[in-house]
Amino acid sequence: MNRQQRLSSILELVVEKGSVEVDDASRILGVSAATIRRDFDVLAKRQLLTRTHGGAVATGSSLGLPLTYKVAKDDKVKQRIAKVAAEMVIRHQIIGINGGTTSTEVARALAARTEFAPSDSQEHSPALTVVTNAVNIAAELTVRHQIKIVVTGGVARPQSYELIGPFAEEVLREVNIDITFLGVSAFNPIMGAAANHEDEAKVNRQMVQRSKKVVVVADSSKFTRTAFATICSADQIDTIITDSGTDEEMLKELRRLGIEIIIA
Amino acid sequence: MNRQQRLSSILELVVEKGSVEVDDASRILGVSAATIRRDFDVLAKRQLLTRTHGGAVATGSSLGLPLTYKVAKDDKVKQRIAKVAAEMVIRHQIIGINGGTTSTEVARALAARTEFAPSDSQEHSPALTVVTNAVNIAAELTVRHQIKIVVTGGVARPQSYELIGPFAEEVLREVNIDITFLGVSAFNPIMGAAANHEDEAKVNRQMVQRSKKVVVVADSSKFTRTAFATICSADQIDTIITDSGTDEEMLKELRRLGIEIIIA
DNA sequence: AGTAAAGTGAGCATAAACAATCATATGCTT
DNA sequence: AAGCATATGATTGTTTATGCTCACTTTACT
Repeated sequence: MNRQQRLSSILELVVEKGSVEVDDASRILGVSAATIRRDFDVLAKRQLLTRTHGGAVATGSSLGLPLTYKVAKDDKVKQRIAKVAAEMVIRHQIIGINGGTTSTEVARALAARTEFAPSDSQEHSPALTVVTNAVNIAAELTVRHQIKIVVTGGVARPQSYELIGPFAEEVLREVNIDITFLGVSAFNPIMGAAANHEDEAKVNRQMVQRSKKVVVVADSSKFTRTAFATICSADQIDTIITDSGTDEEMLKELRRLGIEIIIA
Repeated sequence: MNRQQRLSSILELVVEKGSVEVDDASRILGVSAATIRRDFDVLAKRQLLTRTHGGAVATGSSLGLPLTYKVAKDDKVKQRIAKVAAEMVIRHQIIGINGGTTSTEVARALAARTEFAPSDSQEHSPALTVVTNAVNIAAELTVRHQIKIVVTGGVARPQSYELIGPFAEEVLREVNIDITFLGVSAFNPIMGAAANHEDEAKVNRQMVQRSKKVVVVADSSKFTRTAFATICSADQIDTIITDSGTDEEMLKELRRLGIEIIIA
């Protein structure tokens, strides 16, 4: 385990439990207390946590962690959410998908729907049309002949692979979507859906507006986070697909707003 | 195992496991630690991973990286052509690149131009802007922070990863390009440049029209082929970069048309 | 407040990793 | 085939990461 990994692990601990003791971290990570202190200092300097005597506590900014620190696990949860999402889709619909890890899983789950595969009888119209502003999704789905991929134009954001800016907005003005699967950085009843970057939020908002039905795909961690830029308010969302880890009060509140909740 | 393959393998390792130690990589790939360090440095400079002491960790962006980075079979000829093409580019230019294997090599060669890599002093304007209608190129270049990627919208063609149709044309109407590197299916003095599909040809044609200078990148086989749809006539081409296998008569003819010929 | 216990930072030692350099090998061009 | 450029591996002195000790500070409890 090298230093970077250790820093990530410490952040995970801190985010998960709210605070961590030097001794505990030392034991869990198998390094001396001195090292843990130095690690804490580094993270404190980056304002990712705050030092206390004997340990460290989470800061506000450690909630919306930069991707560098996010570990790519948790795939199981996202995949289950994605599978449920993909099952909502029926033949010949127009599907909108934005960027992000959860959305990417939805795209993969869609591609895996075998009943959309090209049949023996040459069918000319595609089984599915996917509109997306994520270049990684576009690149992955392009090889599936049964799906027509429409890519919004725009400038690519390295952090999320999403296309943003006026070109994306222009294209979106000209399409009509049946269902949009919206991946978000944060969601709650008051703030609605939010993304990490204002330009991303703007494009996502437009996708929502062009869509008959909007389905938010979000694992339970998204409901305790906050993110900088609002995509849209909660009442514009029809359905949320999430996992069982979400707080019951939160779900009640969301249902009161008329949002259908599906636990994947 | 040559260097390119080794770099790809390292990326695979790092993407899969999140991080890799110098020693492990050295053992796995059967080269010395010094070589692994040099490889890490190269990849770090391209921001495909982050160096640590003792190893390297995945960057945020490499987590979602569809392993398209996996090198397409070593096409030495195309790589040489691409390298020459990339050397024509100077800082802050707007570059157009269409789809196809040769074009993809040009994009990679551009990304490899280390002098465009981000310097210590944070520079805010990108070193380069690349306009492309190829989703594979967009996905590959998106992680390189020193390059601004503008993607035309459109419908993706599975065969070539190119975006076509009215959305692509709309976006292209609104950009101005300094140099377009045009990959073609066929080229000759009478027919000009040609592609395999009429919609592709149309988008490529528009890219040519929006560009101050047009450089065709084509190995010698392209000069003996024919292709269905014309992109543009030969006199709209400023420069051709090709290999030494091209017929002398053909080259003479092209020079007579005022086209600069570069043998890579 | 006084005292004990725990936590802390500084300095130091050690081992690992590193950058720089050079020599050799490999491969590509002419 | 010769010559040039590049890639690789070994060597060496330097840097970094870590753990340990020790003098000092903060916290907690009487």
